[in-house]
Amino acid sequence: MSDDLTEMLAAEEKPEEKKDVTDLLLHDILTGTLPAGTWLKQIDLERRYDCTRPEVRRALDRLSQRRLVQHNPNRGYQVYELDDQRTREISDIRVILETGVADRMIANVTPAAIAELRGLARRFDEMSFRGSIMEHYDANLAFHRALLLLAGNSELVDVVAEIRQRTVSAPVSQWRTRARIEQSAREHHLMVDALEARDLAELKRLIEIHIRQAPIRT
Amino acid sequence: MSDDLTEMLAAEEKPEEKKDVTDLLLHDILTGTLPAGTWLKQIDLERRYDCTRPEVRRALDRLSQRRLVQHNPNRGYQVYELDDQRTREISDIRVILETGVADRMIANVTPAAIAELRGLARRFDEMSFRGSIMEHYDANLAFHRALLLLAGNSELVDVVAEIRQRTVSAPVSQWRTRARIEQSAREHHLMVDALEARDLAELKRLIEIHIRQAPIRT
DNA sequence: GTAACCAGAATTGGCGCCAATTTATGATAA
DNA sequence: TTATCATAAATTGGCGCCAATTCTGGTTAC
Repeated sequence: MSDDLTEMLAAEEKPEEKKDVTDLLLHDILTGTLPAGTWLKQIDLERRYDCTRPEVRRALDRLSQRRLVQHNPNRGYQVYELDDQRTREISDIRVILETGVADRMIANVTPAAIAELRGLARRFDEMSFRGSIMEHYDANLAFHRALLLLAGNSELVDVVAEIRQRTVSAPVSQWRTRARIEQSAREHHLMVDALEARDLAELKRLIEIHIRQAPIRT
Repeated sequence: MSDDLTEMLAAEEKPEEKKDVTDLLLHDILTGTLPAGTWLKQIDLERRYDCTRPEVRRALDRLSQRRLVQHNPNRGYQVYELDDQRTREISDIRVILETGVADRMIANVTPAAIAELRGLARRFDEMSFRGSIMEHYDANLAFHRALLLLAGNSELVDVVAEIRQRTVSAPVSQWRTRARIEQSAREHHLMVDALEARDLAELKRLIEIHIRQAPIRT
């Protein structure tokens, strides 16, 4: 009975589950599928991601090192719940870093970069209407990544990406309000405008309000 | 704020050496006992730290996540070797962050804080003469930690500490020149002076040259 | 009726074994 | 003598088992 059908099914199923468990878990935390405070039982994760126990533990250990999940010895792991003060502190760090390199962004900007950023900003707009939460999140990430790359410091891009991940538990839920999403989208375009006009003060101002608006309040 | 440094330094001496393997390995990388490029064979580490295989692997995984060791799949781990460009990028990040909060340091500074910083700066001086490499390193860390704490952003302290750790491979060798050490020690005192005088421009200037001179970490 | 306690179930976490892969060694042929 | 290949040794990395701890539910004592 080993015909073509079984072969095809086997061929189709395999390439799917080749992802790292850490990324999958991170994904579910970022999208809010696993809300803050949720207990992450190893058996549940094992079944959810169809993986082995050691893989689950490695993922939990990695994310606890990144402060994304909290480890309670002999009791378990749970999605990290961050207080207002810490979110404000992290926002402050992002503001300092991103406004701190605004001058370099302007110095290094090219017409090609402007075009790319406009495309990414439009992609974010598009994902606001028809796109999953994760696609939306990715579009936002891609825009800010491209923006930061202009500073010419690739290490900075990684650091900011890492820091940003520390605050995603809360803001994702805040993103559900369409008004705020559209506001963010507008600011993206305004930032590109300021960049094109080489208006440093305006760019800094936009970056600051863009970062601060999201993480504060519900 | 008047908690003294004797308390900090006399911190922990455990009757049984039950230290985490990750910290031990980190320690040896930071002090230069394991130079950049060294292959970290699991069996060697197992014997060196008298621990089990899973403990070694967890430590290696954690440090590779922090970019302190490089993981070559199916080949092994080795102490990360960083190029000049990356060290410069990391220094840039530190300069932006630490000068970016200089105004807050001045705003929050108190006589007690000044006294504590002077004590820590003096302790660094002392360790320059009679102290192991690690004690010296710790004294430096304690000073900068206390300095950053003045900004009132505890998350920032962690971030900077983490970033600083990414550059430790090279600087240890650079520290061997006594001239540079003494220069760093002088700058510590000068920074406290600027802080006390609430001279923002001077403080920023000192922080920048202090970070860049090393040119890694000081 | 309530609180403390104890036994059973469930969960976490340490540990060692073994397969897969890579590196080293030595033999053979050009 | 040198290059190539096959075989052996060493190393990495995946996986499951079982002890230690914690949680749950029911029972007993006050």
